[in-house]
Amino acid sequence: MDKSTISSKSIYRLLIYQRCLRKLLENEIETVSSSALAKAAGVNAAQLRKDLAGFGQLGTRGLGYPVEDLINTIREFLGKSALQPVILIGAGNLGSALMRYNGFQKGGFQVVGAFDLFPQASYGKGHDVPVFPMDNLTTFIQQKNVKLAILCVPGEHAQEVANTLALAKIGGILNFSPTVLQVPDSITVNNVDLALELENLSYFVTQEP
Amino acid sequence: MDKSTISSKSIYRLLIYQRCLRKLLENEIETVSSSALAKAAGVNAAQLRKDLAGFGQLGTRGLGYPVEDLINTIREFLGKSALQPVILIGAGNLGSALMRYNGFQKGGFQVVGAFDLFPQASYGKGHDVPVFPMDNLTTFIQQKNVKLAILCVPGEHAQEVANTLALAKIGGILNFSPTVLQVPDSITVNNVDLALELENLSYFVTQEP
DNA sequence: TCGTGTGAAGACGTTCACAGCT
DNA sequence: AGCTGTGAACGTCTTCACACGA
Repeated sequence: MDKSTISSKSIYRLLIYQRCLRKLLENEIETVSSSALAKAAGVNAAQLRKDLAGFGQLGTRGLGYPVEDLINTIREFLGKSALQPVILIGAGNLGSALMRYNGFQKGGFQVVGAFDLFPQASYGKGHDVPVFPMDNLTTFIQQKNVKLAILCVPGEHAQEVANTLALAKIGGILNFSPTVLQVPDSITVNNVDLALELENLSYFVTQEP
Repeated sequence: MDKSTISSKSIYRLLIYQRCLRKLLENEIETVSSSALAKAAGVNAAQLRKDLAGFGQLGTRGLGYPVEDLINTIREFLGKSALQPVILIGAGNLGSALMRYNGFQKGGFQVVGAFDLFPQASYGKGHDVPVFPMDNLTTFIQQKNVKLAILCVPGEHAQEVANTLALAKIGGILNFSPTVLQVPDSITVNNVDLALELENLSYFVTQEP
């Protein structure tokens, strides 16, 4: 499949298919139709087939897709390699919770270090991630060759930290701060704005009478 | 503006504009051009003007938009009403952190109650939200007329809880569980999948040589 | 001249519908 | 009969480009 022209949305869906397929595998189901998998993933069946189209002929007409093969094909495409190191900046409420969150580990990521203005405050919060002062940030990134950073600092400090990350040549930022970051094009930013999500949801719910 | 045909994406952007505008107001800036605001919000200037088009003639050619008026117009459109009650299900790591998260309060929401299989385990975690056993869920929703729920239970229990919420006629679910929920059309679901976000980010970062 | 408002064009994503294989 | 693979239609979102007002 052509890796350069694929959209972010397709990647999201492929990741979701992976999850659904793994559940099927656990239940020892060997083949699945596009319509069944699409329903589980919450998408249209034609779209699922389109997403899978680039992988070549891997479904059987009249039957469906072989679950295990499909998992492997997608994993290979996504390049799910070895354990990937991640750092986290801002060891407050949310940051500490994310350090304990095991969903990242399942996905092949490990939080190898955290950074905070007041590192001491974060100890004893039930995680085993070392917390360093902010001064060490740049050196750490460069020495450990870290590509991804999770940003959980208050909105008013987010841009400042992002600048530091940019100088240290980070590859991507998962930004939980309620701030639109201005970064060079070489850095990919994924925004997860919790308040915004709730407000957006609220808009569509309150519309009803 | 026509409230029925507006897309979720536009709402997200309007909420972001709000934030940027408020910062401008704090700095006592009275007018802003579409290009300046668009840059701050990370969008195209033409798109911003399109988003605002439905509100009627509120910009001045050659000058820009009056900051304060624009804030009020958008707020009125979004119907940012009184404090809105929200419940949270799953008082684990993430759930507890969200209870302490003050971004929700800033957005006009209040977590009025939390629910967990083991309510005792959540006390003393630095929040002041009452935690109830799951049995009380339905009654609570109906008696307090709660419209929004934040779902933070492990993936394997998410669908089960969603079913309960559906029966209790919840309006919307902010779903942090790594599960695709199957719910009736009357319920709006907003998925925030932390692991997925990081995996997606990772894909686009690892592409580079 | 600067910046809004907007028609038109373009890019993108989704869904339909059906030929063709098992 | 059931299901994949896919061209074509459709719909949505984004960007361009420019007329017009301040």
